[in-house]
Amino acid sequence: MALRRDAQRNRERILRAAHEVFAARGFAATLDDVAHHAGVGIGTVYRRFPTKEELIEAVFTDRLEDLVTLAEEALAAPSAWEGLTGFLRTSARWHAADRGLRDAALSMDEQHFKKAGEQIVPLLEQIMERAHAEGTLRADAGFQDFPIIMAMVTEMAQHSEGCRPGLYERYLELMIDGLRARPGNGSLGAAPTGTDIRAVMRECVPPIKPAPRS
Amino acid sequence: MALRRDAQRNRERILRAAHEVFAARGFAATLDDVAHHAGVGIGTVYRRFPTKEELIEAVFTDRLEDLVTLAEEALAAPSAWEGLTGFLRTSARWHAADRGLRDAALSMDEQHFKKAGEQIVPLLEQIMERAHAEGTLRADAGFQDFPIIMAMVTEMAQHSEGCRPGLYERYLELMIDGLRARPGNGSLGAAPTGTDIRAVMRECVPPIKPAPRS
DNA sequence: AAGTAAGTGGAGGTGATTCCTCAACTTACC
DNA sequence: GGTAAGTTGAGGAATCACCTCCACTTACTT
Repeated sequence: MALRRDAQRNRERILRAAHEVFAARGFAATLDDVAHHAGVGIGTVYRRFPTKEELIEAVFTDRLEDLVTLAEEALAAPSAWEGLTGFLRTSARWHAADRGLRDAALSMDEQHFKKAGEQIVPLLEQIMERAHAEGTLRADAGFQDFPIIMAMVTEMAQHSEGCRPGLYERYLELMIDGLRARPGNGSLGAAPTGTDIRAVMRECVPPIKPAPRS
Repeated sequence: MALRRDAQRNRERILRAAHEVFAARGFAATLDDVAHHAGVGIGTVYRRFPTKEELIEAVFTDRLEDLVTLAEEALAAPSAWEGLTGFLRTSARWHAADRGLRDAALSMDEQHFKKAGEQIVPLLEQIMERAHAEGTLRADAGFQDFPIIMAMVTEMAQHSEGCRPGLYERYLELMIDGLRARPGNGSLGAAPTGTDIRAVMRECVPPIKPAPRS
């Protein structure tokens, strides 16, 4: 049965508030926060979204789609290098402005969000492959490095946006210059595996449920 | 008056245990942890070190001296570039192996540890200046970038040492290649100021006292 | 206009986690 | 053997997050 009109309106309020609160504090934000921000009772939030996961999923599924679209556009850029770096710059900007989106993007291997994850991985592979073929990307960088670089840059962004917005861009540019194919580069050694990446990503996002055993 | 022999022995046990526990969990470790690890009662720890700060200071002051020595050696390296990158690599290795040392190093502007901070800043300036003069370090990188790079790399190290030890080195090498002076580098824009750095560093370390107001 | 199912609010239960104290007990040393 | 120094760990106090429950309010139906 359809929701009553007031319930529908509250649902939308909650989603909007959740977006703002998660943008500011990431997955670490509490549902109490969301409720107050939305101007509704805590119970109302729990009635509509029985678990934090469900709320997060409702808020960020669409935003992850945007990331997928961004990756598709990167693949269509005039040059592979432009596509690659443009994707890095734009997604870093998005993640810096929305901590919840960052946490969601780093959780793409998790149950929720798995769909977006499966869409974006092949795109990243292609973006990297294209840049390798073009000869602009150093040969020993792989698409596995993508999420790690993003995690590092956006983690710094979280720590610095409050006191010096945009600072993270400086370090992204540094890493981008490090990614250029060039004689005289050092050697990066063995690339991490998919399993490594998944484990590291999980470490980089605050647990949604109360912290596990120590 | 001197400590009784058993008290002296316990004090040493506590320091040793604190080192291990802080190495594993950083400043976020609890004094209860330290006590259990040392095999003494919690009260004993508090009798000897009335606050967490005092214990941290007792454990890490010497280790920070080691960092200062490392910087001095870097300045004496055959080439400026070797000195600079060697310092980055070695200190990153130390920080990856000892999370408490990392937290201490990133707190060098704080009350405790201020002494080491005042010693190391001019050394870092000289290391960078020497590499600029040598022409191997890109002109738009400054010594202010030092702590940020270290914070980024060692934060990744904290997240990855558990599942893939040494992974952080890959990204340090990437940043080092990004630091090389080269035609075709992008532009980094304005360097952060000392005030910026201090604010960001504070954000990167878990608060020693219970978290402040929200 | 009245009935009723749907929706609401938020105090408070539950369970973690941390910091730190204190009073009864033990030990080193003279 | 006396006593000051040292030890212990249960537990007080504070904080924090998740989530439940039920007395109350509201939208919609007839």
